[in-house]
Amino acid sequence: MARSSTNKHPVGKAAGRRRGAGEAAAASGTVTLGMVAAAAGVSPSTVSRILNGTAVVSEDKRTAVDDAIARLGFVPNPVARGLAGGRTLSIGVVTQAIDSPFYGGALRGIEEQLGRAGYSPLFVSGHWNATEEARCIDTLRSRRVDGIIVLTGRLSDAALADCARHLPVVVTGRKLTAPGLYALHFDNFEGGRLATHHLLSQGHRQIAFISGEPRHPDAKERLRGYRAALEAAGLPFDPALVMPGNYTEDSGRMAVERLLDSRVAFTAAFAANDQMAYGAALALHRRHLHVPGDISLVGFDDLQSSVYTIPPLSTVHHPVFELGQQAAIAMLQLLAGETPTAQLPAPRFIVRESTRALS
Amino acid sequence: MARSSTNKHPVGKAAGRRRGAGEAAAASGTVTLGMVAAAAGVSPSTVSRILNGTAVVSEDKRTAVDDAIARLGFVPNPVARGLAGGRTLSIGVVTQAIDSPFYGGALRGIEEQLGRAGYSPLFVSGHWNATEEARCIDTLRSRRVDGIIVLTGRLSDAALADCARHLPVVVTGRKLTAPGLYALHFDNFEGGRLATHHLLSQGHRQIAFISGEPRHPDAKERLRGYRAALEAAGLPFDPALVMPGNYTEDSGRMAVERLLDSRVAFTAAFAANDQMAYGAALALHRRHLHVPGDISLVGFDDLQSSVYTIPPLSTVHHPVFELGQQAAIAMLQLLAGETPTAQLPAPRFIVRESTRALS
DNA sequence: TTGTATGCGTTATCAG
DNA sequence: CTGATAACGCATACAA
Repeated sequence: MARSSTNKHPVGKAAGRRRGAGEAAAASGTVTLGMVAAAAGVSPSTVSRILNGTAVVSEDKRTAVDDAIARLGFVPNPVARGLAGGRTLSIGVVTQAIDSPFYGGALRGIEEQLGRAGYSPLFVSGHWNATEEARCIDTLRSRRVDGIIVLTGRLSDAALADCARHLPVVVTGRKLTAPGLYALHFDNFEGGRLATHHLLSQGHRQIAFISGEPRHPDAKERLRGYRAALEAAGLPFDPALVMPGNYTEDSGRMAVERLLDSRVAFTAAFAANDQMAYGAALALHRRHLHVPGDISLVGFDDLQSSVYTIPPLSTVHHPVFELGQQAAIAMLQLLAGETPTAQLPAPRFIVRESTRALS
Repeated sequence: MARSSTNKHPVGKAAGRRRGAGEAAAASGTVTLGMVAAAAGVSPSTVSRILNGTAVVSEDKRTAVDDAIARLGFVPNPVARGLAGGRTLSIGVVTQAIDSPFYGGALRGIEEQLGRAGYSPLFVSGHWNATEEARCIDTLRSRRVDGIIVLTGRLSDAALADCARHLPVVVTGRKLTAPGLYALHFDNFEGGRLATHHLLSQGHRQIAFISGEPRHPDAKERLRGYRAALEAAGLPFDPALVMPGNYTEDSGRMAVERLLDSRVAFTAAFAANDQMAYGAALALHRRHLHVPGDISLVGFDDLQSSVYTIPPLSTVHHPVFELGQQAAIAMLQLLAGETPTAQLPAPRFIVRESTRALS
């Protein structure tokens, strides 16, 4: 506890500044490309070329350099690289909340794929706010990222397309075509249809729907899927069965309470995401309604924790990890001047224990 | 879908390179400090000084510069700053999994605090593997972060202390003193004691404990708290009641199954983290044991989702968000040459609905 | 208080 | 195939 103010790390450059270029800096631990060049008896340009594969170099020089690199433990400085070459080997990722249980998997997928290509992700959070997202993008651009991946968000398509005029952009959660931009889209309509269809196939006819915010494109699509399934089964759409939510647990809880209070009859409920399903389950529990005994419940997204809810939640699997991976791959392709072709797997409905056939 | 291969963003520097220093680059959108200086009729150093508050500048020049900055929309280039000044205004954060439901809150706290100081976090994942963590730190150092925050992890104290000789380091989850390093520690012992004490106060005498991995310092502490509470109540410690887990839901599930199979009697269970408690609850559910009717259950950490489990989980609140905030604040203080004093709030037990007095 | 000169570590241009 | 040389955009030591 009683540490004195050592002041070990003064802000700013450590001692040893202003030293000649060739001078050894063993003490400071910083091995530069120039030092490698000197040690290998070649010019800095040659070392740089070997590092980047920019041009063909004779075998002997190459081994000499490789040798020197290993001996000195040289590590290229991405900062200098960024300044001189214009690329930082880092990709900006605009997520909505760094601790989102939903996007978490996507971040992992991105991290994994970028990592194996030598790129680092730079995560920033937009908090579902177009203004903040725009600020995030400014930050990322000022940090000279080589490209930007945007996970859904509220930015306008136009803003995104504009951004793509400067930098490669990959965006998820929308359908959009623009130069320098690739959109990765999950079939939320089909997912909504699948979930509803499952309930229908179990004999349910009065299916409540807890929707996400209408501003969300995927929320609208999921609702559309619900309606399509109903229609296909020859059932009328009853607005009284639809309760608005906002993708949070609490909104799911409240939706069920309002549903119950409204006395509309239903034997099953479809929450437009798992988090709302959790809240819905709790509300039912509080009213002594048993899932699936009294009410069947399905969610959407298949969060990691949905395997461990009580009862385990039947839901539409959303391949977020793959989403992240594909987004990263698409970005890498954009960077390489290729045209991405990445595609997401089709939605699958996962049957667990929260639904039961109506007897 | 049918986008042609536009090749809009060739890897490497865009056109416009190698232009004279003073030359306007309006087209490319890059406004440099030098251009601001020219526009304001002062030298670059003056602009730099104003930007960094490095020295006192006359009022008229200052306004002229501020004006030019606003007019040209100048944004300093952190990359160049990093190269020239040796500081990148970015802080490396070694977490274990970018999608961890536990550390997520901490990342948010870090992001928030660093952001308001103009710093950006650079998140990397160590995956509970000392080797990977070491590699993470290498990556961060090569990217010239100004400091490193390590969230627990498996790195040795010595490795951390060594790292702190080059860079300021803040580490959570351990007690450790070293120059240039600040350790932020949560009282896991007290937390374990509190949880057990709650169960005891409800009349439970046979309390099973599902432990975390013994390699984890906090897992050991939580177990120690359990034992201390037992002892304080004059109860013997029964090893048969302790089941090893590894902090995952599934290990919690399996622990309960083994407990039940072993036929050891218990009326309550304390899982060393919420995730294991979720798994434990599911195992009990499968065996038709009701929580809290048949078995009382408590967790540790108070994850966001523990409010919405069925039943809502009684647990020890772990202030992860504050942990992240304090870690960031401590880092900022270290950077300023101050001695951090940040401290974490004491553990609190949150009573929800998963425990019941033994009748 | 302000300007000048220089260098941070790398890549890119251009001449050999 | 290789090596000078000049940027990249900024911060700092030093001079004025």
